[in-house]
Amino acid sequence: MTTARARSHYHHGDLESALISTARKLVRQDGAEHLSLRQVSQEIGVSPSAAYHYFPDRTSLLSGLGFSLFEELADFQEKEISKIAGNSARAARERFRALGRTYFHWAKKEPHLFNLMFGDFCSLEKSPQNQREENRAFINLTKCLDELYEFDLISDKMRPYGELLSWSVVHGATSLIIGGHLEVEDFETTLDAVELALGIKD
Amino acid sequence: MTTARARSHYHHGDLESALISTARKLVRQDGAEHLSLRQVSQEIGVSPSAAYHYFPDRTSLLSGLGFSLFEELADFQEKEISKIAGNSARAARERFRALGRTYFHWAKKEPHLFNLMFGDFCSLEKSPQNQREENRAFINLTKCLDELYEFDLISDKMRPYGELLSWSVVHGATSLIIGGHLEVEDFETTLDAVELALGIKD
DNA sequence: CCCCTTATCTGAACACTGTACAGATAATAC
DNA sequence: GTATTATCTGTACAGTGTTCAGATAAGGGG
Repeated sequence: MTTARARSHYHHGDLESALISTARKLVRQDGAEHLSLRQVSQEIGVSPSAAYHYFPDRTSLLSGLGFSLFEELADFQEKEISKIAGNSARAARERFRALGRTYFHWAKKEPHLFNLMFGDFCSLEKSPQNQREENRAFINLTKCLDELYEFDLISDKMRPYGELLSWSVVHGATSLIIGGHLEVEDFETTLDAVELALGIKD
Repeated sequence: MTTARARSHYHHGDLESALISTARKLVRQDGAEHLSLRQVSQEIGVSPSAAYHYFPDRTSLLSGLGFSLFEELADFQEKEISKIAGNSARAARERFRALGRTYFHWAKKEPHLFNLMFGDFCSLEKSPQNQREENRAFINLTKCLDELYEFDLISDKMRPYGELLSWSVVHGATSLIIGGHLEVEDFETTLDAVELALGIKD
């Protein structure tokens, strides 16, 4: 147990991560646009201006949250994929599908957080940090696709388009469904479409 | 010429559409999250509370703008597609590509407006009106795909996935590129990927 | 022509927001 | 134990969404 709670209000102990985690909680509930710095501060029990020691403005806090959400998504994906063991073609296909499935499930479970990541609130600061973390989700995709290549499961003509196509369709379908612009009875249909599109052989 | 300008400030003449069009202008510049009702009112030269006769709150104004933007996009697409004449398989393919291309170009030109349409600011009120207009863009896609079916350009196994796949990948790639999460040297690559994915024969 | 109804807009008000800044407080280093 | 430094408070300001009582103008009926 940390000593943060025992201390007085001065020197909270870990205010920066407290700001991000309560921001996460509030955005999760009400969406990024309704996040109020003052509400975050109040919830933590700290003055409204305390946050400005860690984030220059509201947008920066949202960016910081966005960054940590990319981490969270990547962790979630890796955890799910690691459940599928084996070095077979079948296992490789399952991991590939699981990658898309987790992407969708995460977004479905946390639509407001998903929207923060890909809306333009957090101003998408192209900090090298943020780039790297986003890439962790992207690298997961690349690794899954490489497995499929090794087992020769993808048709030759689709090879140059593997990453572009699979990421675009999974992200596109996800955000359209989340946003209510597209209805699909089951996301597995979308995953079927991706496999067929890539010419994955049964 | 309308008499609106000649009149005094009272009874503006067409305040509702003035609100939407200046909202469009401001969102285009600064993004939906930074839209201020007071700024809109001030720009028109009307009191801050005047807007509340036409929209119950800020969100509703954004929704109204969002609705008109779906109209705008559909108009733009139809205008571009109608430039491609002919009843050949080649023309059908060109129209299909043009549909995706215009989607991307419009979004690239107006990223903030695009983000308003598919972010969750405008609360996506599922009014029948909004549904219908969104469908106009969707119906354009359906019509283009039907043409491809008629010319037997799409492989049989991909037929059930035509709409899902083409809309998802075009929308997904567009929003990822606009958001800076994906880099593609030329959007034609994405259109190539869609054609290959659907098994369109040369 | 005037009056009266009705739609439309104003003005002031309230609670809330992000942000700046001078100063108070506590931890830390010497 | 004193000085330094990081951290947080308090106050203040301008701007926001929203409400509501009332002013203003337009249009219809006598």
